[in-house]
Amino acid sequence: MGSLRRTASCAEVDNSKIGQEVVLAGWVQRRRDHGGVIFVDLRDRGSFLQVVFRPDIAESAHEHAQNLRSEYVILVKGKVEPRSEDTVNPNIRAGDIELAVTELRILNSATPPPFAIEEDAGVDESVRMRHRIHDLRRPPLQRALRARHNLFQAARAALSDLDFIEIETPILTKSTPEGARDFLVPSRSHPGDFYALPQSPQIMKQLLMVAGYERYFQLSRCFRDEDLRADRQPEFTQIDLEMSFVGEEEILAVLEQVTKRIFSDVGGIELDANIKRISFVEAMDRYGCDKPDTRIQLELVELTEVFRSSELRAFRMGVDKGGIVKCLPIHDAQGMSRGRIDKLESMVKKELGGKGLAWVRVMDDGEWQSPIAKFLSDQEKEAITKATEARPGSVLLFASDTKARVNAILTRLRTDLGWELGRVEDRPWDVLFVVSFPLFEEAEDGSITYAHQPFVAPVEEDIALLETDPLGVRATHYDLVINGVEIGSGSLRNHRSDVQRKILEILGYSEEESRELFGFLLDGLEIGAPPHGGFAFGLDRMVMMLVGGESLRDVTAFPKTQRGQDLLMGAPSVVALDQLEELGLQLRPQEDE
RNA sequence: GGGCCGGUAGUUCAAUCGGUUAGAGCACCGCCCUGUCACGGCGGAAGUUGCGGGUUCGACUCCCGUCCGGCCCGCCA
Repeated sequence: MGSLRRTASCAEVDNSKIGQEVVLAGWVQRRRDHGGVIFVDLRDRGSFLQVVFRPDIAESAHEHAQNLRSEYVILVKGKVEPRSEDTVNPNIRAGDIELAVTELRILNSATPPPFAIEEDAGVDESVRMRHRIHDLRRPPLQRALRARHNLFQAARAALSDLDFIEIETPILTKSTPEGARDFLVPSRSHPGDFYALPQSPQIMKQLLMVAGYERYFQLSRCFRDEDLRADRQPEFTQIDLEMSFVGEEEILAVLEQVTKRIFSDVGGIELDANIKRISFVEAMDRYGCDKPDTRIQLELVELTEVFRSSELRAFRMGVDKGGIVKCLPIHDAQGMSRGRIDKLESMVKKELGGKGLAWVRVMDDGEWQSPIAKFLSDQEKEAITKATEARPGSVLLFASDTKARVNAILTRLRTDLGWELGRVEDRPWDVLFVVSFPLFEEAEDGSITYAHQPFVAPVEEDIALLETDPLGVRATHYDLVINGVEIGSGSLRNHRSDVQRKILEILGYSEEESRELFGFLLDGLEIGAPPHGGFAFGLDRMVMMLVGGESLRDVTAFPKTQRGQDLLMGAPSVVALDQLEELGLQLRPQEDE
């Protein structure tokens, strides 16, 4: 580089700089060599500019420019000049000017890139992952990481303004049995013992409340060793917050402000004044899931009672066994072919574990075309018609199974068909709080388990129900749902140790186990714990929504593949035997069968 | 753990029913070119068809296994 230093970025060079001498630095986006004159599109962070090498201006720079190739790193000095009228390119930024180079310094050469560094590289994602650095040079990831930064800043500013303070909590922490599988870190000084990476800073932030910090936040890394999805990475970032001496309303008010600030600062989007609320029960009834996209206009209808004594044995027996029947009515669905319905049925069976998909098509004359019609009494047909508002042109899709599976099947059909058939309200954002979740739910083996996590406080007037009807206890839990994606969740926590102990007892922990596993929290609750509660936003998912990404990999600098590998670094990887020895570890031979 | 889709040159794709030497665009390399901006012209190089096995006179193609990428179910408070 010598003594020459960059004096401007490409973005700063416009026709107000005509006549001035500037020094630019960046990468060769493209070279167009005309023999006598050579054009190079110079790219730097966020912009680019055409620079031109002419032998009549600088013989030696022109000579050197012949050696330039894509992605070479260069420094150029020259004069900003207007382009002649016939060479102006109105399709690009600064297409009316160019830099006439007087001096070229090649700072570094580069091997040819595996794909074009352009808006749309048009290559397979595995190629992009393997060459992540090149991919990171492309505009989509540049924008995403910029948006991510803006989101960090917006969150920090919003919470700081609300008097929250940022406190770090440990990454090396203790394994606790609840929730996801932990990532473990072996301890060298305590052979056989392990740290765990935090799934979230949940207990730590509660202890900070006990310690009197009153308003905490952290942009915290979280780790969960579970199978991945497009919207799930093994490590991710949360905007984690907790506050004392508040109830649900005060927390929701904070969340509303933070959410709006983020949307406004990052996406330039002004959300409605008040975020809509819907109860868990209503969400499940109408949409079949606890994170509905309410822009989709299709809704489910409960029909269990209709089939309680039906001749349709498949349904009646399901109901006898405690299952339910629900229907997804789709009106004006003449365009939905039999073939499409068959495809839906096979999807339901294969992907969702359903037994089948019963359906009815109401013909123009009101007749029911349906594999189940012959089992239905007129009375039942009438009840179904009334409940679903079926009319000629309607297609009714039925699911009969356990409550969970019925809802899973129909919510999937509702989403897929809603988009496919265009039954979606024309507004870009659907933001809502889902509230009044149950505290507990029944596990498959009939035992009682927590619905979200074991520290959620029950609604105050339901505390008495802990003794008599735990499954009926409402929680102070709330989720933020945007466009059908769970963006975050939170609750009030148990600040009374007797309530917390009772809940752990209901969850099946003995007194000893509770003390062993959560003793430091239970102790904390006995040294003057204030009422407190909080929330955690999934930062990655928010960025993904705001930049319109398809997966978290689109908004993460160095993401993992679906099988948890970093293809760039090659992690995870084997380690040296003496490293294992030092940790007191020994690998078990792989069993092959 | 399970279902589905995919894997051919650096890259994006093609290759008829299993049949000649696996082709093409872009990228790359060389030469030419003073106004391009996806520059252009001429020429060239580039392949363990993911890997292993099988069937066959013959396999990119069919079969089995396996690895890798993706989407989903389970799982993930």
